Amino acid sequence: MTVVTRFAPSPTGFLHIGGARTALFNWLYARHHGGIFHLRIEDTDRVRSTDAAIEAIIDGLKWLGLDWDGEIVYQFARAPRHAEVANQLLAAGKAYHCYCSPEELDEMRKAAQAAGKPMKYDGRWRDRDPKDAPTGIKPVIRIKAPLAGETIVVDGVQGEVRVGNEQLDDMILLRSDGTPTYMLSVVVDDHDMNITHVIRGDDHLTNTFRQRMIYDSMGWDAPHFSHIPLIHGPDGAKLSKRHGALGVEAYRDMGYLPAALRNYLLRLGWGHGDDEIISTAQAIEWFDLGGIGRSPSRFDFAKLDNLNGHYMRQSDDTDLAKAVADTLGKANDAASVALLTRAMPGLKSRAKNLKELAENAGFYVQSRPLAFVEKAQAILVAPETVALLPKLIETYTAAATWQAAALEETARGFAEAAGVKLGAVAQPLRAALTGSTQSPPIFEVMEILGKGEALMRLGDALQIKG
RNA sequence: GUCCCCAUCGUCUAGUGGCCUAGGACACCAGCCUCUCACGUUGGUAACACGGGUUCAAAUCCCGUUGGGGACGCCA
Repeated sequence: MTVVTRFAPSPTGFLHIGGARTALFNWLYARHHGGIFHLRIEDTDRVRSTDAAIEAIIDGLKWLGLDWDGEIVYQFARAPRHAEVANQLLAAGKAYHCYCSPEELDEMRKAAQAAGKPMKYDGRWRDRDPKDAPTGIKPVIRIKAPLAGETIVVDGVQGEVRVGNEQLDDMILLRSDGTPTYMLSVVVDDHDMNITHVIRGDDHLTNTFRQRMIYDSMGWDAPHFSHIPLIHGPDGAKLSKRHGALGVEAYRDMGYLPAALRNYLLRLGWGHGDDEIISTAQAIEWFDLGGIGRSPSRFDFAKLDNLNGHYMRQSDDTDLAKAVADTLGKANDAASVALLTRAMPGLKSRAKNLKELAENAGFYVQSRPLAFVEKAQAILVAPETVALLPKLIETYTAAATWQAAALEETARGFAEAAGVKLGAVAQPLRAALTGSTQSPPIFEVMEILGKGEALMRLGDALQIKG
């Protein structure tokens, strides 16, 4: 049997981090089994669904590297098929017309609330003669829920979950305007698309019982369900915008790498022994339902940052340089890209995301004169520096070779002759050449900048006034 | 409120009755490396929610309590 999974978001907002993880798990499970992964847009809510959201979801999945098989299924387009199933159930006597008004339902809800019970439709139209139907009122179609016994769902994550059937009510399948409800649409689509494994958020666990009623009434086999616990914010409360319920594009803009986010999301709620750094190929090989944890997990930016730093260090220098050049507005400047590529080994271990990387790399391609941070400025106007810098420039102007090791040797000799520590020479150089007090190793910086540029920057530093 | 789910270091987790004086990772603290900052490296602090059982033996099984989460729509 071929494994078929799906990711079925409703396009009412961006692809948030929880959805991204659900998509990842479904994708991984399908790829692991050499199966099929479908994307289905659940756009039956015509008011809240937007094209922009559909766009955001598609872009987000592409950015994350989660490719789906076949055409995207748009649920709304299948509404006639959903209605057909509802009518089939009606004809088979497994569903019925209900003429309850919204007001009646409201009363029922209030009464239930007052009695401390969950809202449950009382089935008042379940067994009434169709001849009693009032005229001028469009009915909904409700399913006949089982009255006794219990429904058991064997969940891939939660195990055996059971609920008494008296908890279930005759839910609506088809609205009075003839459109299908979510419960109906999902079941019909999952069946028609031959979905074998449904992996979705925990919030759907109780829905599963209701969906089972439809499968049973139609005589269809239900897919295998796995409900993964939700992601919470750092404070344990529901994930809010403030702590990470952002669209994946927000993570992209913050400078996170798709590979890092994939690894992070994988480990959030799934484990494979002590393994932490897991490549996507490895994840496909290892992913299983049994590794999914049962308790909700909290989103932790610190760990994401750490992972992102790791993947940055692993990344190709040219790729990184291109990305940095792009954010620095130098994408079409081949010389800058080349220079940044050479500088990347020293740069990439010092940033935890692409944004920081670009900020730290800026000095390399900035045009003179540089802007100085306060501390760098202070170093350059200090008497010691003022006394030392001209002679240092002289020494370097006379340098025969311009390689980091040689430049460092020169500085060491210079420091020794002046009776100061190497740092007393290196920090002024750093301030003058990078405009900052922190940078990659300064002699490496000098080499990459080149003799001409380096000496001009040093000359600029001479002009600085306190 | 009713129903359902969950519960190991601050966080993500390993653990499926003896290998547990509970392992790893992030974060944190200290040392090393060192021209700065990182990276790297060495070490450290830190957890089985609580109470009852079952068993020769329980983080692991059962019951209860507490705490968290989810679902209770002609939304998805």
